[in-house]
Amino acid sequence: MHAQIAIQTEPAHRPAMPSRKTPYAVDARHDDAHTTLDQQMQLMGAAMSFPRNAEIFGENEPADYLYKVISGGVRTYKILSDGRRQVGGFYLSGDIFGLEFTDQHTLSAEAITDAKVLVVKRSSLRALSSRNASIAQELFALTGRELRRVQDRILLLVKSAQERVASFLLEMSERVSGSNTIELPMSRQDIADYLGLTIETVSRTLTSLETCAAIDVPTARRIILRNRSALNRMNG
Amino acid sequence: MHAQIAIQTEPAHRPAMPSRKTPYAVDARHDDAHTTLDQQMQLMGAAMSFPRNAEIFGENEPADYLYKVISGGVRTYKILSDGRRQVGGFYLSGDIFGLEFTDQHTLSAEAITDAKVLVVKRSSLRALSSRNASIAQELFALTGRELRRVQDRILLLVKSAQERVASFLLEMSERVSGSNTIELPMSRQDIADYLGLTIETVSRTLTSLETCAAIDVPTARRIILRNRSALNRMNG
DNA sequence: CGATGCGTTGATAACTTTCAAATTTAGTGG
DNA sequence: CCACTAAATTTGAAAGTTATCAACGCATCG
Repeated sequence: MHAQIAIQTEPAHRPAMPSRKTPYAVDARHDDAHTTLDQQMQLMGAAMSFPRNAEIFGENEPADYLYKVISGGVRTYKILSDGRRQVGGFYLSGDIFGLEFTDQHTLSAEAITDAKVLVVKRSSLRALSSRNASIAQELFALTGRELRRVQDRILLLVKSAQERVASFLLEMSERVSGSNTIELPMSRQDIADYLGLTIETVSRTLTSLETCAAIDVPTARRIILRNRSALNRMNG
Repeated sequence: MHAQIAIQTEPAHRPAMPSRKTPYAVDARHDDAHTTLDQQMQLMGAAMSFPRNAEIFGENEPADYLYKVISGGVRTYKILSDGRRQVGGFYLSGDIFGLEFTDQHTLSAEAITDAKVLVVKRSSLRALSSRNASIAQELFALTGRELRRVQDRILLLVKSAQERVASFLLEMSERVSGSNTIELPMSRQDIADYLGLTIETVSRTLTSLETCAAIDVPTARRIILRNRSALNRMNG
């Protein structure tokens, strides 16, 4: 589909990248014992830009890197044998993706909007975590959180379309805004493939939630939560 | 439902437990640097017996232990707010369960048959893995495998009833037998709650698979795979 | 302005659940 | 060991939910 890739790599050796979160980075590189995984990734990684729909990595490619979203959004997905696409997850600013436990990626990843991504060699992280227990601990915790996230999604996938959409909106509300207005970075098709529904069902469900005054949908990509407790009740 | 618990604890300090897999255990306790997680668990753990349907741990209880199935089967599950039960997974002989990344269990666990379970204090494992990198590595890999298992289940849950049941049978075939005859340790209700279906749908699907000569169901708990490639095709 | 992509809406079909009942299996006590 | 009761499984009919197919509206972009 959108196989075209456009990558601009910034210099990889401690680049003067747009580092928003590393006030201690300079100190840290002299003694990495007390830095966070986050800081280390900024030091070791290279920032890359991907246009909307560009592939970041493909299923079955070697999994040599770990990724962190700097800005924009990313989806991971898998194409099933019947041609359907299952979205594994959405990753937004600050999220880490590409965690794998095999040499090959089991999912593909694409930018859902123009995105900047920090790319870190897995081997560097392995080396670092072997001499820094707290970094190893952070990586372990990260995996644990990912596991939890996936388990929660299983609970979601056995529910009705309305429950799935309601859960999705509440999840996105937490992740992309503190407020009740959600600016969705992804298309209806992305949402449908994430929730295991069709775009028609997603669309109809949103309309019905709007009809029962739980939400407003002023434009397709903007959703306002009007009645969180109603959504929470649907959530189960 | 089956809240009754009956536990018989064997002596916890290096018990002469029915250790099938620790030929090197005696050597190992003098130098744990080259032992496996498996061996260490046998050394540090206590074997406990649970009758069918007994609770092993409950949701929201402190997660102080890690568990390994010695014999029999275990299910983890969660009761949803609408009363339905979602089975998180089945654990059979040799499988490790109870992996959590919070202080509290997020799932409950019950024996699906009379079961023997090796119980190991999480704090002991933490201590061990902090001084033994290869054990830490094993624990990490274990988590990774669990993550993969859960991700695969997401792919399963978006498919049709027939695909889910076919996948389930193939999975069980790999896990409980090398042959084509599967002796299911769990009930139809367990299967239904695992696959996100009703028992009626599971039953009907099995009947239809039998009708189309993909399987035989001589008794409810015994299933014979007659046509693996057909099942694999459904699998997607 | 027409093409194109995305989202919504409608009608119908397919699938799964629900409710009810029949049938088989398992467990218990005589 | 058999009979009986309870539990589990299967089957049937009807209802409910979601998918599919088709058409329409609405933006954006050349």
